[in-house]
Amino acid sequence: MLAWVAKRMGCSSAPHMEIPLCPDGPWWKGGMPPCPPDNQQTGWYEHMKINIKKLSELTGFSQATVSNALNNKRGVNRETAELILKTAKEHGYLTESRIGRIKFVMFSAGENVVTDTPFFSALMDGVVEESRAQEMETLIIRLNRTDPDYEAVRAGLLNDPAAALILLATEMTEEDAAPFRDAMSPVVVLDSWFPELGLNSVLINNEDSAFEATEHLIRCGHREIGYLAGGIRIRNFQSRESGFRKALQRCGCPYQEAFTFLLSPTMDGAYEDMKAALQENRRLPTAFFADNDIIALGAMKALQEAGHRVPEDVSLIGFDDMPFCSISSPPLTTVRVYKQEMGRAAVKRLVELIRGGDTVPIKSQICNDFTVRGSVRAL
Amino acid sequence: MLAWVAKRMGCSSAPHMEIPLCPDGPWWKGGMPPCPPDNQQTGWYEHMKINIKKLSELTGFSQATVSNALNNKRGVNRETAELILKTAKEHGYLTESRIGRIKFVMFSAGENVVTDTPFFSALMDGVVEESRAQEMETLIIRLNRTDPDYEAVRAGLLNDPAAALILLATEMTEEDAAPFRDAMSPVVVLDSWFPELGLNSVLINNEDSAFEATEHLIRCGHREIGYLAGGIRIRNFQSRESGFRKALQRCGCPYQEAFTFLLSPTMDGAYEDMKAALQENRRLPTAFFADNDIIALGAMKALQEAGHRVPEDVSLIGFDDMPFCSISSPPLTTVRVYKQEMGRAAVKRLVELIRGGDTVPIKSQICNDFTVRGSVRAL
DNA sequence: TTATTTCATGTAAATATTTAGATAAAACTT
DNA sequence: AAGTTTTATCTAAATATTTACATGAAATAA
Repeated sequence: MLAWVAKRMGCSSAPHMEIPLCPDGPWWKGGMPPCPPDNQQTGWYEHMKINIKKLSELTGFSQATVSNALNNKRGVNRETAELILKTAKEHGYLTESRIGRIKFVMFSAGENVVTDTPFFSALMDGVVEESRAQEMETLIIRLNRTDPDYEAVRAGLLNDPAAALILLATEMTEEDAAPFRDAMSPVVVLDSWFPELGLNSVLINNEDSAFEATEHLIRCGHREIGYLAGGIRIRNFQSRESGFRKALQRCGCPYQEAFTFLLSPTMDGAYEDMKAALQENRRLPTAFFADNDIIALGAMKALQEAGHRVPEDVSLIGFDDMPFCSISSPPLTTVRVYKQEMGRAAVKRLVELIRGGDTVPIKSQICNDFTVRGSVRAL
Repeated sequence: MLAWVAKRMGCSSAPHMEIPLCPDGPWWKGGMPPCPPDNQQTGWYEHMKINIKKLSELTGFSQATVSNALNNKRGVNRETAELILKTAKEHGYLTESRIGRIKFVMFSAGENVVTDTPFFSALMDGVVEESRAQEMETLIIRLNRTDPDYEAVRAGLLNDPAAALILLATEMTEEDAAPFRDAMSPVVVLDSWFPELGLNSVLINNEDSAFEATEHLIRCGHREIGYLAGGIRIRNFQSRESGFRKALQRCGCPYQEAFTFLLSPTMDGAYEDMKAALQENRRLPTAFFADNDIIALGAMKALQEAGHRVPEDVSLIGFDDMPFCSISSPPLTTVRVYKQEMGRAAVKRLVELIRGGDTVPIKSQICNDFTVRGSVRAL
């Protein structure tokens, strides 16, 4: 009781304290209830109290079944589980303060083309570091669209009220992400943004950085600028394209389809595709902006083999600043992305959602550093 | 009761069954106890039953404190916790079948020099995939030797009886690993082997692969073979050195200190170090074996800039088959490592330990593929 | 068919964890 | 020094989870 009063008053519960008993005085602050709750242990009034026992009474199933349903264990009929979850939600059982763990969901759309890069480890590191700081556990979940049990795994994520979700959405489409609007726990989308969905997201400031990179080429005197496009049009690439086009537009350079090369987003793939493209003997621009470093380096090799010197004949800019950019010949001018920071930001946002309750969705874009190396020549 | 009997007999507990009551007949198999246990629910005899309540009686602390100690929550005095854990162990409370989760421990010794590579994501992927197949959760824990709370985090890992451990030990020394012998739950060491410790390990077959790679150089006619050594002598590098030396020895080529270059294990670092070394104008061997691809590629660039053609003047072999090996100029001949498979193997071993009880430690070495590309010339 | 086993779904009771608060000692404030 | 707050440690009671088993229906074997 003493502690209860002290908590309401925002002060200590030291044993010396003498508090007038309810309801004899103005010892409480603001709109606090005027007397202690029925149940002094929980601080709840009887009619507010909701727990497994009450849910069991409400739904007519045993406490064991209710518990199993809420923790989506097996052995509970789908319909039963849905009823229990619905009832639990309606009665405010699933308060977010119960969440103590983060599930880091590695989404992949098939053959891990994009996820399997050094990008990932840095991201993960940021997530794990920050979640430890926030005293939460980090679980890793693979979610592969081509798995036979894809939907089951996803349902498990959506229905788990005890874990907040970070979706590594690099390879996600809007359709893939849409079901997560109905997740029982807070969700943060990492490395992608879906305008229609209104999910909290943390991602790279792709557009502005691509704009800046392209402007750099323009300031260096380039007017014919090509685009090395990733053959799988993930969100990041689309945003980069948009920034690229805007920069061209602003300086009055036309976007030329003939200077756009669609390349597979792997080193080998980009190399092969570029090699094939160069055999057609198309006219080349004086500079290229590439969707990422991998594509840029694959293309660089093909260009060099075909006798085009970099940067003397063709300039190149990449994106991501992967570790091997600094030792290519020439070293690649690129955009440095703060991957660890992204991971950390995602966890921070998630914790806000958990602790602070519902708020307006936020799209946080981590800004990047333009990194000048040796693959761009001033005309 | 019926189910209990059925289980002992290894058959169904269908309702039709009529079992003579204990102890009136030979209805049990082998050395089974001749009558049902005192407690039909648990299948235990009273004197065998051990649970939190009994531990509470034994230690004199409340059930809450016992529970907290066993799950190493805070709020329990160190000595109290130790007493409780000791008592629990003595009374066989901590059976391994209680383990349902895997903690993947990312150890790093300072500045993440070695851990922060594409290696990591593939490894992780294997671990997560296999643990899902085994119906276990995967948690990620960072363990950094330079953290102020390093020891506390480690103690948390050691004292958690409910999670099996995979130690990503790339950067670990024997000293770092030693405390894990006393972990309360099974441990598998990944990517390193400590002969003194007798811990179950899953790692690369470094020595044989390095031997094979060096032999390839020898078969190509090289007799003066140098060694590009990683400046941080992690276990993997030591084993590779050993294989390298053995191959030299077998063909009668001497190991020459003058042909050994100690290079930082980052791309930039290896490049800079090699560049500096080449300025001394030492005589060079006709081929190099490098501790890994990163070092090989850094050195390759320095060699090329100093006017040495690869492979015409100097041949190079790397290790790991990182994604960028195939697009360097020339593409790097290297050893392909099955990283995913390593992760999977570690989980499988862990599950054996959990389910199968204690056995003799096993050192499993995943064998590699030698991958010929363009950086070696036949003399 | 008929007998038997397996499976899906449920529960009571046993067991474990968590919450809210008690207590004394340590650490501040004034 | 005296008053006050914070911290570390513990517990009773409340709450949640797990175990061992029950039951009928579906699958399988005889």
